[in-house]
Amino acid sequence: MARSGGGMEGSGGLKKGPWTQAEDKLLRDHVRRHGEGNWNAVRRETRLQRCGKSCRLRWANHLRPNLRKCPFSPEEERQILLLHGLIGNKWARISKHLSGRTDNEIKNYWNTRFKRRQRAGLPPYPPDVERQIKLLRAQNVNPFADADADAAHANASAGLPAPPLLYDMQVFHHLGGSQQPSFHQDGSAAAFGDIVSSRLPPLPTARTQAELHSNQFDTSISGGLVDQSMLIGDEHLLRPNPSMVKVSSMPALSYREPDGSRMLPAHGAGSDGDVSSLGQCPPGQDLHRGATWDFTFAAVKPAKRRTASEVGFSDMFAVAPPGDWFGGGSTAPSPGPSSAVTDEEFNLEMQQFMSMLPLSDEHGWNA
DNA sequence: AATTAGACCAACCGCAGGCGG
DNA sequence: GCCGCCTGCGGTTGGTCTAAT
Repeated sequence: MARSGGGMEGSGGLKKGPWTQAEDKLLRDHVRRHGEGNWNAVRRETRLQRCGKSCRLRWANHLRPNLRKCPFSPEEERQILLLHGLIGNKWARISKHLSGRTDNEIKNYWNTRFKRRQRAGLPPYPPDVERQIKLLRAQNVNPFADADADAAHANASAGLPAPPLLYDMQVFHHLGGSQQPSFHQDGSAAAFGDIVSSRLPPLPTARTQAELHSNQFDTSISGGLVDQSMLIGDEHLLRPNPSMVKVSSMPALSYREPDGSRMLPAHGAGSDGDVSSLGQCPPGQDLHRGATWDFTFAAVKPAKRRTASEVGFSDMFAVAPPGDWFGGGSTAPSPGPSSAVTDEEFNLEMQQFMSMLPLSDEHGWNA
């Protein structure tokens, strides 16, 4: 797949064209020994006759671990369309929100798709995606804006301290003791995962949490931030001040009846249709009204500290490796910018947070 | 079977920004 | 402030694959 034929030499004796297995091995070994970065050192320290740029690209697009080479799923395709509609040709930023996908891959996908639709005289986005994009724009919701600043502002107005929220939050299916994420199967799923994750409210304090059942999450403490952002995309549910979180992209939810008596599962998704179609909602009754959604947060240790705006889709849908996450959320003290997070530090902060939560074992939280 | 067009994909190029000297 | 180096990003190119003719 080279542009200029295999083995072509560029200036300075540097090789161009497709990479061989031997070259890949040299690069892999080098990264294993020295880590990523300092790509120009690769040529100095190995027999690899490739420029640093080429090494970086090869590593990023083909050799680095956790790359997914399978075709895009419908969910991923939809995410790409939506994100492109919101931020344009920012392939690197889009790719950060699709776990295991490279910017090049996404760019290729878009270009191919765009050309095809253009030839067919079709608009770049399907009508439903177009609607979602317009809705987001109309709401002035930019999932890539610096959510830290937004959250700080929202909290200041609500008389709350600025949220640290520097850990990625995942929502896990917690029914039946399962702590694996379960995802929507329909194409509309996950479209707003970024907004959810990057605009999560400040996590509950011990006081506010103590007033709630189990692991419920009182959205009133968000100063309205969650209300707006989380309800986006579910037009019929937009309310000025909902009493519970209704998250269109939740993998799976359960909810508690208004009187707090029963937990009911919302199998597979957090939408009205998903729940009522299972016959768990009495006909004609809005089961959400007055109810409180229960859901599970897991904080996944990031490679480095990130601002909320850097947390995205992929974080919502990546499956945390065993032992690398905790149920609950993080109210970790605000760290310095972009410092590394050690396992010890992360675990300690998670344990501190967990100890604040009067969580029941109803869903195997403390198992 | 040969040809062609479109799709897909890997890799290169130029540019911009960050950073240290 | 300037310069050089490094890195990352987005645009583009061109080879390969595949289905249609």
